[in-house]
Amino acid sequence: MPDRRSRRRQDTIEEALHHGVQVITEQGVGALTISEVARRLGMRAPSLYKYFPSGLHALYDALFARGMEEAKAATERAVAGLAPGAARLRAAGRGYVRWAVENPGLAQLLHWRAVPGFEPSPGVMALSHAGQQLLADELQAAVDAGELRAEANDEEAIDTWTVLLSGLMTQQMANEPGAPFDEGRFTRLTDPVLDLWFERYGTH
Amino acid sequence: MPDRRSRRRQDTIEEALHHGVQVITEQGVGALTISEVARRLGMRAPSLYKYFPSGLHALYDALFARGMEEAKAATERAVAGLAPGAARLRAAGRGYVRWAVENPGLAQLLHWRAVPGFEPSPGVMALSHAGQQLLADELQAAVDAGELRAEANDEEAIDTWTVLLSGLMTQQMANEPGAPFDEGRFTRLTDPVLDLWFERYGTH
DNA sequence: GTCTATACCGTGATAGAC
DNA sequence: GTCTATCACGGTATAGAC
Repeated sequence: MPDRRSRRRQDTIEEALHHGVQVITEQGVGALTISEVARRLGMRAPSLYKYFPSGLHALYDALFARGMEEAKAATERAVAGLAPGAARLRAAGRGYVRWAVENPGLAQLLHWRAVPGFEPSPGVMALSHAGQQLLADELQAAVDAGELRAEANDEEAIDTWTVLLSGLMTQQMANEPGAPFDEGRFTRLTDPVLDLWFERYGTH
Repeated sequence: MPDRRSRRRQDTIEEALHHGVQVITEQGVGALTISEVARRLGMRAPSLYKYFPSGLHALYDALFARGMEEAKAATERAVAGLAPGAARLRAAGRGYVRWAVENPGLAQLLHWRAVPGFEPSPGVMALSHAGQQLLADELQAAVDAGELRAEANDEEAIDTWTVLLSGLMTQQMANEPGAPFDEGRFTRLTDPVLDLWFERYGTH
């Protein structure tokens, strides 16, 4: 199946996504256009329609999927080697927020609804649900390890966790874009903010 | 000064802002155009340049200012009659988040950096700082009333407060837009989330 | 203050030659 | 698979008549 032709094709798609990420990172998620990506690819706009037949929305959709993959990979790197438990969960939260501020374009696409007509396709939404399941699994593992109270895997606890991460990312990206994670006025608060959650849901 | 001519002029500006709010509420903050506002005003686009000479950016700027005024007014209504203290602060937080999800267009403009080229003018930023000072005053008053610990007026406490509000608004607007404050999956968590803050910074 | 007219640019998207 | 050509449409913004 992956003969020479389809490999080249995948490479082109890959490169298009790379340039797409560049554009939204530099200019914000609302600044993406087919033309600009084609320009950076050294192509004419119509040619890109061979790779993204439904145009701009397909490009956004692919970037959304790419964003989730990258966020997941970054989070996994951040927790590598840690045993299930509170410390691992904390590392996951830190890693996720760090990834977001270092990839603001993709993070905006994932966490803000900032592109007027766009919403992710069902297939991509399924990926998103899988990501949420991953968080639920981490929480359950920490509960099983005796480091979190049983309620930590309730919907309210999970949603609260996402509210904290979302607030950290959003405030940093909106008010002090470009600041490194360790120096950002808001991202510096990641640990104390997560402490608020652990004080409620951790076992002490 | 406010002769007949300038009053009519103010009315037109007022109406333009009204339609601008409508547009971003309906279609998101990225969907605002001079043409659309002119259309709704029953005007041609060029005419609007008499009121917003620098075009779209001036319109965004005016909407930003309007958003801050409305948010401030809504918050003040929410705390009317309450004495300085923790209860008043909580009501302010609730009122602010409620206003945001009921006015998502303006809230996006204020709290996300979702419009590619735009940033608020210095004059409007001054308004923003005034709003932050208001929060600091509330916190200090609650400290003086003996209901918050002294650290509650530190930068870290203030920033943490804004992180919580931002997370609540953002998660609700991005994941469940249109849901009423009292029913939203995330806005329902406003009280328990603010509890996290009061558990750290309140006196018990 | 509003209009028409215009210049200019950009976009998304499709058809069809090569 | 890429291109040129083209369509249709939208936008911002300015000049100048009324």
